Amino acid sequence: MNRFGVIMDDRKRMVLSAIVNDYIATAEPVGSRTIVRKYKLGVSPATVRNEMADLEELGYVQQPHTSAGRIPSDRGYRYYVDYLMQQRELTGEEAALICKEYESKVKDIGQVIQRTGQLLSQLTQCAAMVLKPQSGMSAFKHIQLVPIFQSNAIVIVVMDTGTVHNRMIDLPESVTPADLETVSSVLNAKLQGLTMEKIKLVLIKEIYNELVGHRHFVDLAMELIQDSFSLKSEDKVYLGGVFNILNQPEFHNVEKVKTLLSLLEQEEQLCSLLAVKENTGAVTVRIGGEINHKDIQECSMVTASYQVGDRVVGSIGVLGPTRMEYAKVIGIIDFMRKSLSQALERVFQG
Amino acid sequence: MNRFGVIMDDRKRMVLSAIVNDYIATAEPVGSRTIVRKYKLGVSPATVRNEMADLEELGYVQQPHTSAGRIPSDRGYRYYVDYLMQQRELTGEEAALICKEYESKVKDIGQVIQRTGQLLSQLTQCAAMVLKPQSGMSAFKHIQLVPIFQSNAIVIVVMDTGTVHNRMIDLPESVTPADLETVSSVLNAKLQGLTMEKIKLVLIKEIYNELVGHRHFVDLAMELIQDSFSLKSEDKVYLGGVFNILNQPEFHNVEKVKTLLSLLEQEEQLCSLLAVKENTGAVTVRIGGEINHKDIQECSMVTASYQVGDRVVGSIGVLGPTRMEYAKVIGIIDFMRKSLSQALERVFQG
DNA sequence: TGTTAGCACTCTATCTTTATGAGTGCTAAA
DNA sequence: TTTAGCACTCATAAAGATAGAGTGCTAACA
Repeated sequence: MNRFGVIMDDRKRMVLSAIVNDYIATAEPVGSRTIVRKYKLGVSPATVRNEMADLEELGYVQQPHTSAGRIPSDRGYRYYVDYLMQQRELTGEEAALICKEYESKVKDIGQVIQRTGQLLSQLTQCAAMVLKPQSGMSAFKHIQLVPIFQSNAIVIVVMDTGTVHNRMIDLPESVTPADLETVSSVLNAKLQGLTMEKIKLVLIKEIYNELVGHRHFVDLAMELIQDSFSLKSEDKVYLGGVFNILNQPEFHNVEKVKTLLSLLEQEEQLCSLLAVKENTGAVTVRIGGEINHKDIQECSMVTASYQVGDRVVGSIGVLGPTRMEYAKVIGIIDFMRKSLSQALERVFQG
Repeated sequence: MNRFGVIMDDRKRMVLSAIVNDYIATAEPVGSRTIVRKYKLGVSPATVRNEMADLEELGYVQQPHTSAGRIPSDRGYRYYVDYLMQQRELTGEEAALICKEYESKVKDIGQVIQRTGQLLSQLTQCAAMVLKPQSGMSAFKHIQLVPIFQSNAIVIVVMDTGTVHNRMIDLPESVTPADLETVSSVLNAKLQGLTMEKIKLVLIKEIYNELVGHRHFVDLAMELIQDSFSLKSEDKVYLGGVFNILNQPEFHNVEKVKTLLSLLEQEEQLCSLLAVKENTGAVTVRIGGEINHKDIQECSMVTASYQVGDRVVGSIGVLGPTRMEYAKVIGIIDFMRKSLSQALERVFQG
């Protein structure tokens, strides 16, 4: 109840629901006549007008100008998503497409991520992003120092989530391939199966002692291992289907497209958009200003995390106009989140 | 000389040059008055009009409509690029920016590629693409089979250009980590330093004989090695700075933007755009229809290949409107091509 | 007290009309 | 060969006219 004494009731909820549904479908402000005609409330347009005035009072809808219909406000969408929207099962076609994608054997994590993103954007008609498995949660599996030329080598680090990192290092003149082999095997023996914290706190000294004389590039290797855990300077997220949202009338303004594109080209920004705070399995919906980013005030994001076993390792999400089909998108994200988790599970526990 | 007996002469060349320069700068059709005023030809507008009519006859310029100035045709740009344009040295600022980028030590090939692309798009104000070092030209360096769980492992292949490929494979129940070690070292010993052709033709049988009993996953490993050479299913090209070209008035039409974006999101398409036919070091300019792709009739591409030693391993390029600043862009591409080649050289020969 | 018909009013979007002016091609004179 | 002069074209912008969707308010009604 607000200061005018207006409170939400069932009919207002029906009207709000009608407004949101119709606006999502048509992208046009919704008038009282339309609501009565299409949604059969059994009352007159005048009554609906009164309700709409109340809904505006409550902050759920707004008028672009005096003689236009109403469009939902961010708050209206929020109410809709939380209370009004009815869940929508995937169509057989959608489900089939997803299942088919994940039934084939996983050859390469990167490829699974990419295909997931493509499918997601195709099904939701939004821009899709997929955060690759993050090493923060995974454990060290294997390290290998591969000599390339006299003076440099590649350090390869494999995590137990199947991700592989590599980087180039310089070698002191004196180092032989055999030395590299030694270092590789000591590191492997000592670090196997550990997470970053343990590596950091417990074992560094021990390794140092064992590898006296190779400290220089043990340092470099450790630096890489550390980077691997924090995923520095890597391709962390898949982004695709951006052109989909250009179909939406709200993006017929090139300035907006430009702002959006330059945002999406910055990987750190994508990461922060995808970073899921709560690790519950649930699907998260952020609407307009809730995203808390000035360049995408008129967009919503639907995100969810995926797991390997019981570890949350990454997340998937879509970005679309606030006027997106929430019911459909939420259903798809949830389904894909589960499918992706299962597929990865099968790889690692299978 | 064409069927009307009109031939190119110096004054026509000056007029054409003025039209192209002015149109590049303003994006507006260029009229006879403007040319006389800005480019001081020392003749009257009427004279210039006659010349322009001739240039139209020759197919170098065209009129958007009867009472507008002229704009260059693809053929006009071509003539400009081939004969009229004067080379433009990089500004100190540009050169400094590029040099600074490449003076720091290379840690990771992927990162160099990415920074190269970012710099390229920033300097040219076009969309930039960089084809990563292709393995077709490189030689096998190292393979490593890393067990992840009981039933699967990661095959890692390192090429002598410093690129690393990996993929997951299933293992038969019976295989032990020690077996993997054996296979790794046999493959390493046999394949070291060879290019694909040699591996294919000469050695497969030999390896089979040596690894009787492990044929199944030797097959898988060989498949990956093969894929590594052809770079299948991998992130082959960096793309960035697409938002830059939205500043150009020719892209104020959202339909065009959409067409372009959906093209650029397809990696195979990017590859075919970047694939350089002639491996000469020269910078290649393709204008409008010369690109031979219906979705980018109104764009030009400037590309060049880069090398490691004397092997061409990849290429860089930009995509912009046909109305791009060719002189500047060509200068930048050429400079960056050399800088990138040198930087990679330093890594591999240093 | 809640609902509805009626009506005047507002505002946008669209269409038409009307300048305006940049730029041309042609002709005839220099 | 060059140029001044002039009639002509066409896109763009501004101004006005019209239509229509939708509103809020008032008064009557159940």
